Amino acid sequence: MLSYTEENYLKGLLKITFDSGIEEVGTNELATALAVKPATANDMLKKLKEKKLVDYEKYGKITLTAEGKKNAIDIIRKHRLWETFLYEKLEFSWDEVHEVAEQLEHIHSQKLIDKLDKFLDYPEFDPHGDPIPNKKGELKAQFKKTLSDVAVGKSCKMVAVKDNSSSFLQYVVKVGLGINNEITVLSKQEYDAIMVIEVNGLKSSVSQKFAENIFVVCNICSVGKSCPKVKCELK
Amino acid sequence: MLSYTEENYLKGLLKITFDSGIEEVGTNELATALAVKPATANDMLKKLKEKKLVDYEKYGKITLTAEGKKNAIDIIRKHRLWETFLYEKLEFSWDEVHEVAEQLEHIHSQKLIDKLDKFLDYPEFDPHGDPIPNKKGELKAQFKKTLSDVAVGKSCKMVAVKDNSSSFLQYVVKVGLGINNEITVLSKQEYDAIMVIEVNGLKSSVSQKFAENIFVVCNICSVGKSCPKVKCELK
DNA sequence: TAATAATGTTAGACTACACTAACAAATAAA
DNA sequence: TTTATTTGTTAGTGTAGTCTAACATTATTA
Repeated sequence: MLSYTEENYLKGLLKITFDSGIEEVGTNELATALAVKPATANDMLKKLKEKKLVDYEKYGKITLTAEGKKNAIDIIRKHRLWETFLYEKLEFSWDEVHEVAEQLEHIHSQKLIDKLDKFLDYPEFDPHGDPIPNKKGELKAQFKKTLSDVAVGKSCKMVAVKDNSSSFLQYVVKVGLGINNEITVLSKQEYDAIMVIEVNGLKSSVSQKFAENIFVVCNICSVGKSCPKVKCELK
Repeated sequence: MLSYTEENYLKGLLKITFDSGIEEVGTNELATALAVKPATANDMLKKLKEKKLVDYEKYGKITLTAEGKKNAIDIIRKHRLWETFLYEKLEFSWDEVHEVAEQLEHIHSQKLIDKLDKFLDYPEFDPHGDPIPNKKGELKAQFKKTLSDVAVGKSCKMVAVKDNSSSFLQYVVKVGLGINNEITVLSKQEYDAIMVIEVNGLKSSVSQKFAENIFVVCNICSVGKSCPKVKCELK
């Protein structure tokens, strides 16, 4: 059985891959993601390699083995199911669920997670719009663009967030945003890419950094990657 | 904030008090309850004393301070609420809930436990019949007798169990017993106190040890301590 | 009450996970 | 292509929680 800490390292590796799209991860990158020093991450890497959960050679890049990835996906599955539970059943707000789910994801009980899944009626997406892996580890791929990809004058629909920090999520709420809300891009500064957006009649100025953390899909066809329709709202 | 382990020691102390009715606990007793060696418990005791969670002098007895007791009750509250959740909402069986609740009780979030309490509609007893402390730490006192106190020919009603081990609970289920079931004591061996009981028409022979772990109340008046009624079913 | 048993304590060691400081390798820049 | 910067590694330390072995104290009982 994996320790709390080992689970967090595996999850961290998979999350970096999800966010960057790149399978190979560096030691510093991993250390930053876990808020530990590189030396600490290095130690753990040796341990995970010993357990055949990661592939990794000295001064090389880190990748998850099939076994490591299976474990990591399982933790993400638990995390997202718990987030859904907190949001749907216990009336937590959207920006509060992450922190508690960080703890709940480490509860060891296959039966618990199966029953929770059933209780929630096998949800496919969590309250942040991220896909929940099913029991086999499969997840609905989302071809995501971010708000920063949307052209001036166009509209889109928010489907997820990239950043899960509560400071970011509270900002999202402040701007009047939530899952499935429509966003219209009113203008965009050439110089620093600050954009003015409108959500349910509320206008706000947001930074590039903010815009890059909001995943959106085309408002008309709901495709996020490269909308095939002529009238696609995304650039 | 208390560590996982510190919480378990505090809970252990309170549980011993609940089970024995005696406030003063010994080092060996505590060590046994936590499945660690006395030397280990001794180390932790020093730490808990340092944190003013227990009163304890060298070679003396251990008692919880007000602060320590508050924490311990809070953990028991969480444990029993989670057990109730697992049983009522996730359809866990009666004998499966304890093990998972042992993990869930250590999740740190006041909001979570408040919302869970509300979700379950402020239950007063868990699936084993044990009282759930409310937010203020108050709990409904149960004046319990055990099955071993019931005289031959008399009936009683099971209200709780003392032992929460899954081997015991599975045995309870096997005998056909559950909360609020009526038990009739058909006979009792003089020599070793083995008794034959009947539950819903099913007759079984049970040991003294078993009988001492089944809490019961009078079948007529539902009082467990010393029933005032003349016709009391308990001896 | 003196011997024996039970209970409790100390000392020293081990593992997991974290750190700092110093060094090594790989990559980017001049 | 040499230097500077970034990235990664090693060595040595610290803390939490556990252990065993040896010893001290208290309780029991012969």
